[in-house]
Amino acid sequence: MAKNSDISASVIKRLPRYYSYLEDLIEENVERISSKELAARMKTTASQIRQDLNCFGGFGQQGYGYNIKALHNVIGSILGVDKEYKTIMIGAGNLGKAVTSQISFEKKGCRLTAIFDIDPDIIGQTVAGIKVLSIDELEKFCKENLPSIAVLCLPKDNAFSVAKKLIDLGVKSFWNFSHFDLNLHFDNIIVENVHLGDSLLTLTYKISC
Amino acid sequence: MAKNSDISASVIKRLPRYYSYLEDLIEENVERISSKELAARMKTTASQIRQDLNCFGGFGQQGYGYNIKALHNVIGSILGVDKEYKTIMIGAGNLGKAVTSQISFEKKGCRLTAIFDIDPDIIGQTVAGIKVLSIDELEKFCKENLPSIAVLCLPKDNAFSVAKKLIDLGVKSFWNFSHFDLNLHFDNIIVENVHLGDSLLTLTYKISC
DNA sequence: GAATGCTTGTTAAATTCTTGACAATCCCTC
DNA sequence: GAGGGATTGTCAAGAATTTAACAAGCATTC
Repeated sequence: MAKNSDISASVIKRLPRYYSYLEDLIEENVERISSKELAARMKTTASQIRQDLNCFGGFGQQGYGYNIKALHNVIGSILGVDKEYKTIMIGAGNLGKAVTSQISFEKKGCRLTAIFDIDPDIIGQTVAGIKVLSIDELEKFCKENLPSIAVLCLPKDNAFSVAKKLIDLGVKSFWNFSHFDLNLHFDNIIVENVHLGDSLLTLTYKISC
Repeated sequence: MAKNSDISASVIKRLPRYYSYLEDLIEENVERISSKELAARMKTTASQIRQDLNCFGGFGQQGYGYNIKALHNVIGSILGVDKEYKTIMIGAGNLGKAVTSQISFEKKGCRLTAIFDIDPDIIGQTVAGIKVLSIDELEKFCKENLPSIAVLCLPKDNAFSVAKKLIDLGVKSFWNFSHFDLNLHFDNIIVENVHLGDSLLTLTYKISC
């Protein structure tokens, strides 16, 4: 069993997939599954599943397979779903609203505590039960609440100044939907970028093959 | 120079990134760039960039580097942005609206020609200049217009029946935002899945390292 | 227009990732 | 409770990917 920091990026990338498939199986009231069956579902190989899971310890049993609920819990805990990272969202336009409604932050170890926008028409609206605040209140809020994750759903042009302010206020982790390259401008932050457009280009590429 | 089908998935995954960075450089009115400089921007290695680009042919010049506009065009063309795939969207809720407003389909070789929803409150709304149609009109529309790409922004529970209908009507490519696993149920289709939740879990994992 | 310096395309080495194989071990049936 | 069948954890081989190195060639300067 390796230290977390030794786990390769390829494995990490797959963990959320395992987690999701296991969730489906729980919903279907399946109790156990073998690496072979899971591999068939996920269109991967049994070998890879066993290898991946073994990075974190032996969760299976010979002749039986894996207990789905237990495995789901373990992977969840590796991914940090049992944490409660204070999370704020910047931008409550179409994208911000979609992310807020689509993603269950709670189930992923995040607690969405505030949403900010710059548009007077949007400020004051209620999104997922949270009243959208003016971006002017960002500094005060951060000083009082010390959020750890910021979700950036704002246009590229505003991203730099907002990100700089957030970093100065101590925010270290960003879920970045904006087209702004945080890593290029800031160091010592943790960023997960979402490039929706890339995914569509990958599709059009595949079509042309 | 290899045949397209010989290009590895790792390279393909990076092409849209190159494309996007080159777009930024064009906006900055930069004319040329070396693999070394581009690598610094993208936080990768010059070697990898040269290796990747060389899969498709020698676009650079020794002692000079790469002409940004020319390279941008070539990669765009590899990715298929000069095509005009007829595209329809299923689901015009928050997510559908966000995708529609966020993504420039035109710039990515896709022409969004219709949007469908099941909700009477949403049907008739205008989204990105397109009037949302009832899902009941889907069959008629497809028979008349033969779309090639369907963007699925609908809940998991409705996804199977809609996807089945679309496949029967000849749609072969899917940009799937739903939590439904198309590959598990259908063969001979091209699917690009978007798992937003995975990305957040990756972030929480990174934080805990 | 020759010399210098830079940067590519390409090859080879190194590393990482995936797959296959099998002994060890556990479940389950009879 | 013993035997048969199944499935894991793990190791090693095989692929694939990434990195490093360098000759070839072009741009730029003097």
